[in-house]
Amino acid sequence: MTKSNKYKQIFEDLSKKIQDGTYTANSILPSENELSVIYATSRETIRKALTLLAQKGFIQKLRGKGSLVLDVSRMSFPISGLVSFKELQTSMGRDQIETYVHEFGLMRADDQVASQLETSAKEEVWKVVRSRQISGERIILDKSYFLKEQVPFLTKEICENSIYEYLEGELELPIDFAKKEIVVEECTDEDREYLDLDKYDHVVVVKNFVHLKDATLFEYTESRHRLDMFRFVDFARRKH
Amino acid sequence: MTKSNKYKQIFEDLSKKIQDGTYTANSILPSENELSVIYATSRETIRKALTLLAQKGFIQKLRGKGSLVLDVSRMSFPISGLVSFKELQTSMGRDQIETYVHEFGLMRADDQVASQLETSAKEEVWKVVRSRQISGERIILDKSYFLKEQVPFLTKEICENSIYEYLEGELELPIDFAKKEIVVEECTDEDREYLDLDKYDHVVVVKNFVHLKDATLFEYTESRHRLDMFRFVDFARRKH
DNA sequence: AAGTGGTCTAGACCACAAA
DNA sequence: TTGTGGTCTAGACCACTTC
Repeated sequence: MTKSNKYKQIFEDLSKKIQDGTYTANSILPSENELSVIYATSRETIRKALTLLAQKGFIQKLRGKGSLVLDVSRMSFPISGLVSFKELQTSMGRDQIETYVHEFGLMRADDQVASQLETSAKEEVWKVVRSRQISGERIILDKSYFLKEQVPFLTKEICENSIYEYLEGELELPIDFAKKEIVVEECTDEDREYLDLDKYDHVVVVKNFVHLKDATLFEYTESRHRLDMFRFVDFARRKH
Repeated sequence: MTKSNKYKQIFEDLSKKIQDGTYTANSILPSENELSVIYATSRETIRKALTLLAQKGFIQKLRGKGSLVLDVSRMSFPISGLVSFKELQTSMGRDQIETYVHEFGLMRADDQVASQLETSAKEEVWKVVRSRQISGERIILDKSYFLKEQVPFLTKEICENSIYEYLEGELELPIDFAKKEIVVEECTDEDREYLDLDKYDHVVVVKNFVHLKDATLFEYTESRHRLDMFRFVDFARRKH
């Protein structure tokens, strides 16, 4: 259950205490030296935990002053990471959201899919097309492709729930990072069929290229959002 | 000129060597132990530089194997950072881009601007409205607000060039991080006046909340993009 | 078994902020 | 001057990959 890494445990503990109000917004955390006593560890290990907290937007480090607790309540959306649908679900409340699987099966990659997955055409891939209904309206269409080599087995039932829970939980796939591209495209017939688009004739397309720890690309997903329901939040550090 | 921090110097050096092909894509960097000899420093310092490289998307660390050099040529857009217009300019070639200043001056923040800047109404702010013309078409409208307290002096001429060059170069403002929100909104009359919108009746709005190192918010900028010309790329690490 | 990156330590010196 | 976070060191042990 608990993380094996000391600095991650400390990060988890501190982020919990920030979220439950033990450490309130705009207050200063105990100093690094104090924390290293509290957690009975070295200062560098504390610093690793604090660096994580800063990267996730929980604190802001101020040289000579301390670590300022930021206002996490302002940030309801995931912070600069994979926007897996599961996160969206938990932040909105599960009951209002429905997932429909429209297409599910194995196929050979055509040229277009192959180029997105940086693989050869004819490679076997799972294709999954799902729509997401929120508060009664179908507003997101997810088109996903997974390399069969990495995901040997998949069912429609899994796709109706959380694919990521399965990939990370059951398959224990070492998922590492994703490149995301956001563009706007004109609606396709498929969009019109599976989404409640009203008057809109464009969709916001979020393209996700998901890599494993060994840097191989194994998933390409296109999330097509109705314009008025799209929102993306990114909490970015300065370049350097 | 040169960065004072050893690990940043090493980062700069390695990223240069990756970009100029000294270390080619898909090859493995010298090991951490080798690098610590090459740069005559400790392994932890090398690791800091490598961590930076990984965060910026230059390499992928593989436990037990080494640091894999990624294909940087694929990423033309800024990586998960401030998309300052200057970066956009340099990546597209300066000549094709024109900036027009439509509004420039001091004002007292109204309630709307004040709430975005998390300050009180009546606070003095600079308001700058600029359009960006790329290859002959006006496609981005930037509405910026700067707190006068942080930016005491500003001219129209500065706004016609790079405000950030001025803020960081002349004023030496310690700019640290930005929260970004992306949404789609219906066009306003202002959009129609300053942009070549053709048939489009929506714009992609990128809201930038820019903070200083002491965590104070000092700028709010809304970049309003014509739908078809918008593109956002984010290279994100996994949550943990 | 040897080499790699990942974690952790105990100490040092520095730059910055506040009293 | 004191306390803070930022950098750096030299060494240790671990987990993983490769041979």
